[in-house]
Amino acid sequence: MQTLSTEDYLKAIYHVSQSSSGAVATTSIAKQIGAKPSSVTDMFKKLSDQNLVKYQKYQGVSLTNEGVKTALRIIRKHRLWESFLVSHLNFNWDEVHQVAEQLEHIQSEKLTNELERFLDYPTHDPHGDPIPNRALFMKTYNKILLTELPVNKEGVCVGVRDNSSGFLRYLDRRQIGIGTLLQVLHREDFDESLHIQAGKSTLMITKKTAENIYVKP
Amino acid sequence: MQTLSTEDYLKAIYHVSQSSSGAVATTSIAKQIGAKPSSVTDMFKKLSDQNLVKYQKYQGVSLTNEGVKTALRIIRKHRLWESFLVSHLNFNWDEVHQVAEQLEHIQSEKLTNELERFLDYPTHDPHGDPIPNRALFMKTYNKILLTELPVNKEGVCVGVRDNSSGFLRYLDRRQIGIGTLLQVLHREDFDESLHIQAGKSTLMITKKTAENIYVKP
DNA sequence: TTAAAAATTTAGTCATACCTAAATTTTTTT
DNA sequence: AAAAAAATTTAGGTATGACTAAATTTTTAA
Ligand SMILES: [Mn+2]
Ligand SMILES: [Mn+2]
Ligand SMILES: [Mn+2]
Ligand SMILES: [Mn+2]
Repeated sequence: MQTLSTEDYLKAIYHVSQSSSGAVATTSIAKQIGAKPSSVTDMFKKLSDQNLVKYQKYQGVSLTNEGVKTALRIIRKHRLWESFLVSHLNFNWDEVHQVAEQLEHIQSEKLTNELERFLDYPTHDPHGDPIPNRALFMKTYNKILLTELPVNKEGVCVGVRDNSSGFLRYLDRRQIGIGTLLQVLHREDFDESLHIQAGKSTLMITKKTAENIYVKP
Repeated sequence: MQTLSTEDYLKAIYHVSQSSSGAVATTSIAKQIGAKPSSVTDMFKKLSDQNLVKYQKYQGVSLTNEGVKTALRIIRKHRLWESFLVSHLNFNWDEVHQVAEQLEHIQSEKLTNELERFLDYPTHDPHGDPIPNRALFMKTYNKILLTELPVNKEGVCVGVRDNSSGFLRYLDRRQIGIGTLLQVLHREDFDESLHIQAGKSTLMITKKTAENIYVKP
């Protein structure tokens, strides 16, 4: 049985390892967790003792099979709770993260599975991220960044790369959300900004915004 | 902001102080929490430093106003979560305690208040215990033990004194639950057992059982 | 290919929340 | 009113999970 802290580390290692190749570096986890590198080293040793990561001094860590499973169990709970908060408790998608960060540590298989049933087996959370099922399997569809969508081709917004409250509220104001139909009308060479069609309105967004929005063509 | 541990202590102190008069003794909390008396003394000092209890060496503790409020906030969350687990997640009333013991520590006022709204402002939890409202006020009706119900007078089961899984499942088997109409048909002098009418069936229960059932006449 | 910079680990602390064993205080019994 | 028993506190210790400062290793740059 894991502590709250080891669970957060495993999750952080999983996330970092998804978005980069090779072993996960001490500093990257320190940034993610908000702790000093020396504290991360301590934890790497503990996780290694429990066979949840493979750790070589100065070379970073990689999750073992057991480590991946543990991480996915936490992610499953995190995303189910986020879904619940949005669908039944009037939370906006930018408010759920902090609370789900706590709820993901509640230990009760029955609770998790009943919550999943109550929500009718959702496949994606409010941010468009896939929810691992009971067997910890999640289907990911091939999504691309809005910057990579060819001009005039339509795509549906299926996710965001930046989950920060600031970005999510910005999208709210622009009326862009999961499911919004998007189309790049024009790509401005000068500053790489995009004129897009978002639902029924046309608007201009910067490159920085576009590269934080995932679409399915 | 409290830690998980201090919250459990405050709750324990509140519960013990409700069921006995005067200051709360070290040993009683040690039993409730499942820790050694020396650990309890340590915690009493910490709580006293935070002005959540009044503590006099060798004389036990009593909650301050702030301590009572903190305890009631935890109890409010505990009972709301228990209600949710039973009403929406197919938990039986004997299974909820252990999970609510964890959920009660989640920190989010919005979560608590939205959960309360979602459950339609319940006044009592699955065990018949009153749920403090947002202002931490709870209405308690005057209930008596089944042992004190006069023979042939009807009463409704409104609570239990023993919340253990064993007792609750025993009541399930006897088809006694919150809301069940009860009537004492005969009081056996010899062994103090009771013949009772419970809903549509008549059955015999021991004194020990009867003194763990609350009824409203 | 050495020197500088960056990353990482080690050594030594600290706070929380437990514990055991011993000392002290209070309560009960004789 | 002592003596014995029970309750409580103190002293000293452990594990977790964080920290700072210093040492070491790896990477990058001159
Ligand atoms: Mn977390
Ligand atoms: Mn999410
Ligand atoms: Mn608890
Ligand atoms: Mn209850």
